[in-house]
Amino acid sequence: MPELPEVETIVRELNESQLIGRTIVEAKVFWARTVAIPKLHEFCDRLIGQKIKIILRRGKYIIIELSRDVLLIHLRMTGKLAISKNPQAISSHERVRLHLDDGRYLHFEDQRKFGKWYLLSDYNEKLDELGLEPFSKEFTLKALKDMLKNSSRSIKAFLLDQQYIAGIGNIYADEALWEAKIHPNRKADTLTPKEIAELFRAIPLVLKQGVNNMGTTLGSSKANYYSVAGRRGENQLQLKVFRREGFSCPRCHTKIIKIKAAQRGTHLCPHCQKNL
DNA sequence: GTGCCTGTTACCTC
DNA sequence: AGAGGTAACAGGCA
Repeated sequence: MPELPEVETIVRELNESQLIGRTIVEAKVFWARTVAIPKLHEFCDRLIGQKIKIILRRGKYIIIELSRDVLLIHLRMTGKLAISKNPQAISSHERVRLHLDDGRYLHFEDQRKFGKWYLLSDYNEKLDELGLEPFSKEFTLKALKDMLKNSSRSIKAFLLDQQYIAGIGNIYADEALWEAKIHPNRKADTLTPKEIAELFRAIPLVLKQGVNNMGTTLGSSKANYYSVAGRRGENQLQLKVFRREGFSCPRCHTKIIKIKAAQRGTHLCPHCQKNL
């Protein structure tokens, strides 16, 4: 569920919540398998007494730098963070709760239990596996070109692979491919220079729009994306193809279709995005 | 009730 | 190498 724009929105809200400088006084885990690394008792013990230094994002990971360790949080499908002064469960799906020295609590709720927390002493243990940040200066046309020419996979699978470009998920992959007028099943190494240039433009464009709109919240169930403050995103109003099968393409008015590509529900305009 | 769908990722086999 | 299947899970929906 949360992709780069949603995670970015969460990280910004965490930073606005004056968590920096707070010390963790207790950690409670209600679903053991949320903690991926290290073992549960060590996770709880090691967190106690550590001060929150910096909060940032890399790919779809939330990074919380502590006095001695680094805490990584991956929300996967339904993970959410919330801050409260309430020591009781904020939902029946609460999986982890950090108690802070100012009386507040950082709650992690996760309906589907796919979310993962990692407490690491080495900063790069997990993050080294990630590809380029789409908003970094390393993400250049040449870099994209070089990555594409070495991949014979479909472009959709390429975009979803976090080892090339970090932070793109199913929503923004479909949106970027529509923007660049590329069929999701095209092989990465067969894109023309013009298509690569369009894709290079489209990726930061759709992600930036997502960030500006504070993320995408589809539907109304609570399984969808909500920010730390419990706010819905606005980007669903700007989506061109994602979950819009049967509606008209905003560019050419052909009906948008849904197919299966790279094992995922995939939305496209059959007129704008031809698989030649 | 049944069966299929879902925004992520890891792991397996072919 | 990469595609496809499955799994981890819970719930929405037709």
